Amino acid sequence: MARPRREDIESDNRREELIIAAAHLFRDKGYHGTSVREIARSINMRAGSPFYHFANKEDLLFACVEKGLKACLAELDAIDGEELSAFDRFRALTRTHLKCLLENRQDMLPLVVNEWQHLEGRNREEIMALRQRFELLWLKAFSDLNKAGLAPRADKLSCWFFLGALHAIPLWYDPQGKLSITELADRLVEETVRSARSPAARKL
Amino acid sequence: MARPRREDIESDNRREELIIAAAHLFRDKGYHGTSVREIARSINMRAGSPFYHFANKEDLLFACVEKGLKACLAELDAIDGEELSAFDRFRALTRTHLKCLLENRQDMLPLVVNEWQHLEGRNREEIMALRQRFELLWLKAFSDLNKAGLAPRADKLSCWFFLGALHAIPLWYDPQGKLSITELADRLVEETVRSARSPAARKL
DNA sequence: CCTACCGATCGGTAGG
DNA sequence: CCTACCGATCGGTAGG
Repeated sequence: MARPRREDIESDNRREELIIAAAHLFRDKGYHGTSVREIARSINMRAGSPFYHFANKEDLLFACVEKGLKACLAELDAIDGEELSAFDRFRALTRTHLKCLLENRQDMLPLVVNEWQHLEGRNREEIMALRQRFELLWLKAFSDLNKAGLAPRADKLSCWFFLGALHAIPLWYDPQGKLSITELADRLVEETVRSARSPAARKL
Repeated sequence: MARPRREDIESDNRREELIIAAAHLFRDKGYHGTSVREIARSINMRAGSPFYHFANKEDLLFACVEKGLKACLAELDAIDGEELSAFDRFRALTRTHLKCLLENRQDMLPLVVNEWQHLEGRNREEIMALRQRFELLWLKAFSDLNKAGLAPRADKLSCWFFLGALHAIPLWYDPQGKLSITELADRLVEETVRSARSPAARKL
């Protein structure tokens, strides 16, 4: 009796399909550049049907952004829980975060960088809270790096510069390029981590 | 006889006004999130009047992006022409680039980071060519830094990480904050420049 | 989830 | 540059 009927299951699938299709289009053409009909059509739905799953267009964007953020955050939190040196943790976090940004299945995370700004009210607040958790996690990683003598500073600015570089990668990344996602992540780590006692860090 | 009539001068002024108003709104709400009427209204114009100055909405975006790019590029080129050490040039370029991104009068440059993607055809090609000049200029600056022993590498990746960090600053910059634009630029320079012989650069 | 539909708004134009 | 307007498209709804 409490067992879900066939229709419910299918509805749930379509909901997920919608989120994935929407994320893809929002990413390519922006939130306002994508119509709900277009999203529907891309998965053979009729124009009005998405509103059976979401009260309005903004809620659909929210679902995309939230899904992307939570999926990535879960992976990062898992790494945070492992026993790792400051350097190894930093590298693992960077690799995973970049994988979330670039791997095809999840167009959701890149949306977080820009499109979340179109959210308002409660939707916006919830996403900002999730972003806050990201930032705290990364600030801690920088702080550990600093304590281990591998970063000259452990403040927000260092962290934001790093995240800026990381989040911009989807803008120029070429999947056909020579470097794998992991190698790319490692290059960014290499450019970020440095001895806190290096001449450049002391003097400049 | 060849002297411009009063109307022409006024038209030119309105055209500039339009670009500035459009850039401001495009920046806040995105290209597709801003209607032409909204831009017009913000400077007390009627709904159809912008189309006296621009053939269509996309051309207006193009004008914004082009103006922002060219203004910044002119300033950077001037610095490039000065006699400076690799480090001093790098710092001057960074300060100026960031000033173009953050100073109020010109909302145009931040558009270049994201909204230019909505351009098509010739408009798009022209902007891509200008962006190319930016990249070449910065690659050269990195190459000089490398030759001077102040950067472990001189490739595109280093340059793109740096530009990613730089272009993300408008997303979190607080004009009321403690750091001035110049101080912020100098912090980014400090994090980017390092001795090519530092332990971190050698080992990692 | 589809069919059929609505009011609002959009980019753009003609004519002055 | 304004007035007045157009066709197209949009987000969203009712009713099944």
